[in-house]
Amino acid sequence: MPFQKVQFRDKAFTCTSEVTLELISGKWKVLILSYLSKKVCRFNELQKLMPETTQKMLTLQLRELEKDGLIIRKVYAVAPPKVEYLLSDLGERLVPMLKQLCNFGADYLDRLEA
Amino acid sequence: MPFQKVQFRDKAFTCTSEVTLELISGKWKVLILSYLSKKVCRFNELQKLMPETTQKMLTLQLRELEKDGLIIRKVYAVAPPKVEYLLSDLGERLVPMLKQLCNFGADYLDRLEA
DNA sequence: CCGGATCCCAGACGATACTG
DNA sequence: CAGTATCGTCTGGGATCCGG
Repeated sequence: MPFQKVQFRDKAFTCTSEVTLELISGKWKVLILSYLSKKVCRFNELQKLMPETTQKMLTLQLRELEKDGLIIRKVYAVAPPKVEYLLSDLGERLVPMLKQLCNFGADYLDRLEA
Repeated sequence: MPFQKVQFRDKAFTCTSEVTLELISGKWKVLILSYLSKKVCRFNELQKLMPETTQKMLTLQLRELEKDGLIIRKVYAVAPPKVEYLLSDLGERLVPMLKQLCNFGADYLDRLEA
């Protein structure tokens, strides 16, 4: 753990791990990334997978993930509109971490029973 | 990625990875955990390591980490007061993840230059 | 089908002062 | 030394309506 001072989005961070958290913290981001790690999805597919989201929030989170280069937004010039979302190379690279987050969480909850 | 519906702190989560994020998201938590992964620390040591923190915030984050069972607060009955903080077994188990978060962040920032 | 624009609130976070 | 207590701010996220 290098504790390397860095600037990102005009904020100062003390460790690069904080940058990663900055990228994936957002109400629906891990879920979006997890679903996209399984398959390419259209907007309304994601909506069905995450019924708790509002359109606005889903859009917002997708835009941020896109801006950060973690996902790709593919627009087809057809009517009715068709938009697909998929992981970028960078996005793919954090899939192992998502799994670890998942495993730890499951493990943690198990221990709470005991 | 199981997408396993769980309850935690009276909130509903769709995947256990969200629980892990819930545990470590907080302005100073990853830093605290990272520092404690290197050595046991006293309160004012942590304060010196993280000069940006206020006492209130540091206390708050430490209390939450303790309540969640990730760190241990060891109070010595002496004057002046002496309190030590260290990782619990559960806390130790997320150290590998902290490193991954760190590595990804560093990697990510590198790519931004290119 | 996909998303933008507005309004609003709780809760996270901060500043400052005080204490056993 | 290691905290409380109090108050103030700010922003992430929700609700709702509008538009191409």
